[in-house]
Amino acid sequence: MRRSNGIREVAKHAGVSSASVSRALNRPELVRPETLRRIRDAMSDLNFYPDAMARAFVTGSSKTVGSIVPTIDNSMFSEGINALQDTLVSRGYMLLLANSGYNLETEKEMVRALVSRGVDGLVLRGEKHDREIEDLLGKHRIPCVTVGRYDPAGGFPTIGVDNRKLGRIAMSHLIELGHHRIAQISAVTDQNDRAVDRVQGMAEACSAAGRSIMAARQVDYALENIRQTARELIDGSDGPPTAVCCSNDIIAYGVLFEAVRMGLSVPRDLSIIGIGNLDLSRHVVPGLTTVMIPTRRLWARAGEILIDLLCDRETVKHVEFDVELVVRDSTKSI
Amino acid sequence: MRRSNGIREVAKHAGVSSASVSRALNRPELVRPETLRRIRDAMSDLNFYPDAMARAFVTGSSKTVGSIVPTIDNSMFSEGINALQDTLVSRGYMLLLANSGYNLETEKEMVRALVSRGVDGLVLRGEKHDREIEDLLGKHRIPCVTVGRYDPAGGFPTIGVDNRKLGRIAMSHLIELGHHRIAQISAVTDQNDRAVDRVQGMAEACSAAGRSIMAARQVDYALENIRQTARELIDGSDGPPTAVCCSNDIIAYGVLFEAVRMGLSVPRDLSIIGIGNLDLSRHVVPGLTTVMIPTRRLWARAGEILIDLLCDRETVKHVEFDVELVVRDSTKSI
DNA sequence: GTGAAAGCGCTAACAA
DNA sequence: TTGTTAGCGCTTTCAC
Repeated sequence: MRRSNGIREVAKHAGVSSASVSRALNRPELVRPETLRRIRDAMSDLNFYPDAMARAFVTGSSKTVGSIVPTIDNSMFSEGINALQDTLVSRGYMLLLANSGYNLETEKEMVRALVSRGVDGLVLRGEKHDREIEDLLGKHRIPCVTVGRYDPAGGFPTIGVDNRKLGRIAMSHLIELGHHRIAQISAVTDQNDRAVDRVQGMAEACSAAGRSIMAARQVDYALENIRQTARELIDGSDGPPTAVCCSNDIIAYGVLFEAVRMGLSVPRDLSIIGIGNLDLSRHVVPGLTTVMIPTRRLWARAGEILIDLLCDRETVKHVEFDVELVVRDSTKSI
Repeated sequence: MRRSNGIREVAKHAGVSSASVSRALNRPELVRPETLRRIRDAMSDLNFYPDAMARAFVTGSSKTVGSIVPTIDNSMFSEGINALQDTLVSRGYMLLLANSGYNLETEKEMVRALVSRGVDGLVLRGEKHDREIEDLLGKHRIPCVTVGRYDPAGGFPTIGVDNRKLGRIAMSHLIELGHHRIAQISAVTDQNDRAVDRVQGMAEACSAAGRSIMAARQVDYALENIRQTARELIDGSDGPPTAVCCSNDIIAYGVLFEAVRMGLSVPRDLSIIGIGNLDLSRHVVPGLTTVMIPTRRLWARAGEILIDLLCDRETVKHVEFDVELVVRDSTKSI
């Protein structure tokens, strides 16, 4: 299991000390060219590869960053993870990924697992986190940034957007279009502060306009359940809504698909708005009206900030990104 | 940077030797219950977590598995990665993820990066790989399994499906439905042996029926490009096809969206079949006819086999999973 | 069942 | 510029 040729064998073979071999590996400029050559020859003679684990052990750095998302199997997260990944790799880091399954307890366990794998830093969704996480990370001096929710009062750096604003924009759009029968479908707000904020923003828009929501529901991210919820809403005893305000694009897809299956025409019979502007949103038919979140930029920036932190570089603490209404064909005036 | 509370502090605090603490950690059954309790108390008193890097260093195992996919930002891969992730975590392993960006050279670099991170094993897509990869993994004694393509002659264990069969089934369905004007859109076959196999399967089905394909195109996974290709095909000077056979579901979505946008009715004017049966396929309207690949089971099994290998357990070398036509509403007889 | 002690392969002072 | 040396935190014989 263990490697046969260590730094000492190379040293002996090259007639130098192990320290010189180590230097040849890490700071070759400190070694006389002639010596360096001899060492390198010895290395290839002996087919030597430095043991990364010993290295990580002694330097205390694994050049690895951990991240935890509810699930990777969802464009809402995979777009961001992908961007984070690219940023990290371009800086010589790698991504150790974990799923929380929307569960704070699991998230905590995953943080432990990640920390115990020796990650140098962590990127978390900007949701509520278990208190213990802060302690653990503090104790291990592991920098952490959170993404998705801008919060100047956050303990960790937050790279995100104003989720209340997101909700307000979406709901206001529907109101301005003249809708009175507006239903709302949100992600489960239980352990998700972003969903809470969005719902709150939607409520603000309503009360500012003196309106009220016709019906409000919460769903998880399974299209199956989203569709069923949409069906119940449309078939409801109070009659169907003329518009539905969804707290994210995935939910909007579900509503869209179900509405069309039920024979409704979107946007003629039903207007639908999402939040997020996932890649798919401009391709589905009709194109989904939504509020754009620059997900990829968010995560890429989060990666950069984390690496700044890891290198003890000066960096910003909180970053807010702009969001923006994207009107397509799934909404129309009443 | 370095942890404050080590195994020695715990030992002192519990009034035992560090060896006992180590045993309490690794083989608690060898420690007297009373002693064990004292040690565990000491651990939580001192808020002790074993340093995984030291552990990995001394045991030679990082309890980490690496995987490389073209991009995570695509349901075709994220479904599998997610399943792999779950399997790994349930066995005490974690996933170190990398993207190849559809590039064999990058893949090789990522393998290096992963190996140098000390991964215990690797899961690769069953595509062509650089020869050097085998050497590198062999040298470091790092087990590797490939997923997606069943190939009893493969050097590494292969966990996958018969991609030719997939192509045959898809094309045959269209032929049996009576279509003569069939277009084909495939993923770029350049560095993708599965796409090659599927295209070949489609060709086999055609020649077996004495038919020929009306037009064949290749596209990457960007919906933008897929839609453009679909548009060209439909607007082509030879007149539109009555059916299009897509080498994966993502491509089928693109064709579906574009066809509907162009005012065609699916399946009345155009039949569309995909391959893969992604989650979304049963939700889009109309529901997508496709050939089911048990992606999650594939990747989960790959994870299990890899772990068997890591534990020096007996295990199978190659596993073929069944595939199956799933008829929904995007295809009809001419 | 428990403790003492010897490393694992490498890095990083410090000395020369 | 190069060598000597002392660990990093843990696991693991081997005695007791």
